[in-house]
Amino acid sequence: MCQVLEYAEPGSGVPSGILLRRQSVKKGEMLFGAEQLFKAVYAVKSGSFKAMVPDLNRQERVVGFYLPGDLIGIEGMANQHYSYSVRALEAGSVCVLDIGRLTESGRSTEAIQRALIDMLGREVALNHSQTASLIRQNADQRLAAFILALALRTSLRGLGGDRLYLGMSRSDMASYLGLARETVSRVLTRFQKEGLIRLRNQSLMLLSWDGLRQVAASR
Amino acid sequence: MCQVLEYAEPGSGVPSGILLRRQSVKKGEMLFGAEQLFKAVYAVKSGSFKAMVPDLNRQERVVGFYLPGDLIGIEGMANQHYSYSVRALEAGSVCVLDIGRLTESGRSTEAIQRALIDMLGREVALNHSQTASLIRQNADQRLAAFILALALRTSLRGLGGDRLYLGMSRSDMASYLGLARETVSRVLTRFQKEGLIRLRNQSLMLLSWDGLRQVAASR
DNA sequence: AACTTTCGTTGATCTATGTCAATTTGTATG
DNA sequence: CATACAAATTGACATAGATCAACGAAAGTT
Repeated sequence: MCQVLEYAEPGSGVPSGILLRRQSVKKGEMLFGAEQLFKAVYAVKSGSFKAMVPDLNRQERVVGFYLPGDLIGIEGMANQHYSYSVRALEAGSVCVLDIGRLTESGRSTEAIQRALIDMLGREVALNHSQTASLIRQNADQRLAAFILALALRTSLRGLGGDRLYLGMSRSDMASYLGLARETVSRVLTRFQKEGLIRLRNQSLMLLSWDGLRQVAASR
Repeated sequence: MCQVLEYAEPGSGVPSGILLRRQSVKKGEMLFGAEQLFKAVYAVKSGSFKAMVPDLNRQERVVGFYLPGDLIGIEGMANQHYSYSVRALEAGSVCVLDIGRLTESGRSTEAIQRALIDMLGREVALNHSQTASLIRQNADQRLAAFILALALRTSLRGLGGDRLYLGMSRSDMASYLGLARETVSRVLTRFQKEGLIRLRNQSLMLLSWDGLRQVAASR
């Protein structure tokens, strides 16, 4: 996922035109706003973030969450501006990859471009499958799949995958999954009654990985 | 959208490693299957195509449609294999860009890579906004937006945008929009009664561009 | 042209989930 | 600590759209 990072890691021959710096963010702080000019790509080091698009008449809609290890903002490279806003759900830190000038100059390394193509391609493929699944699934399936995806992502990053910290509110989840926040609440408490998860405040404990998988695949 | 094509157009200095050829396809013919090894990118010259992902328990799900001018399969470049199947909705023709070897060799032109990055980036951004909107919209909004998007795409390609040929079946639309085919049918006939569209067989006539826009934006 | 099969339309129900409303819990602020 | 404010839960109710079913219209096949 972070091949660009590896190429740009200090001491390993940073390509010219790339600036790498660390930055800490407070809870609720905005990384960048939609329509803002593209300046950098961010790699999440710690904390979590949400991406939102401004909904026409209504309030903003959540289109994604980012966890440590994720890259934020790559697709801004194409349009010269970001297509969504990103806000920190909790205190954390990011690595800022200042590659805005890379595309301007045209002078760039093959390796980085290849890495970008790979990442973008993967994101497109992922999006396709996610879009497809979200639309046709009922509330139970969406939430089960959501929890599983979160758990998988955190476990891939090293931390034990069955203890999750949910930085986002129920409304954020609801917005992301296309449900009412009341429905999210109801389904989560039912999952708890059924022994699939254990839920206290912001922390979620995965009790039955398989049970959730069954729910997600059912119908 | 087709910058790569311009670079690769015969007689204009085709970069080495790229093979360009024309190919005609019959109705129902498959361009490539999901999980198949990535070989080429296709540019639609005439006709229309649908992309499908194999749904686990259920039948295949439609994740997109391609019209003349669209590029098919770019995101396969990342994973080395396609992430969906593509089938022709009617007889047509495509330009095959045999750039599979381009990524292998590593020897490639900056221009093409930049073009690829741009296209992929645009696709990611588009996908985000589409996903976000589809989930929260009701049947009327989805269909109105769908028709408008189709009309816009065809009008951008030159042909008068208010006469559409719907190559896909109601089931295809339904699958793509996450609705039952009965609902698609009902909504379309209601749109017709309300004077928004005129519908006969496979051809759709846009009577009130603005009316549809209102429906799509409402709620 | 006759047949078969697929596709589209329309009607009658049923159900999942949105909406409204009230209460409780959690979190920030003085 | 007390107060105020935002988020979460729970219940009652309404409804958009799925599902089931029947039928009519195209389209492909012999």
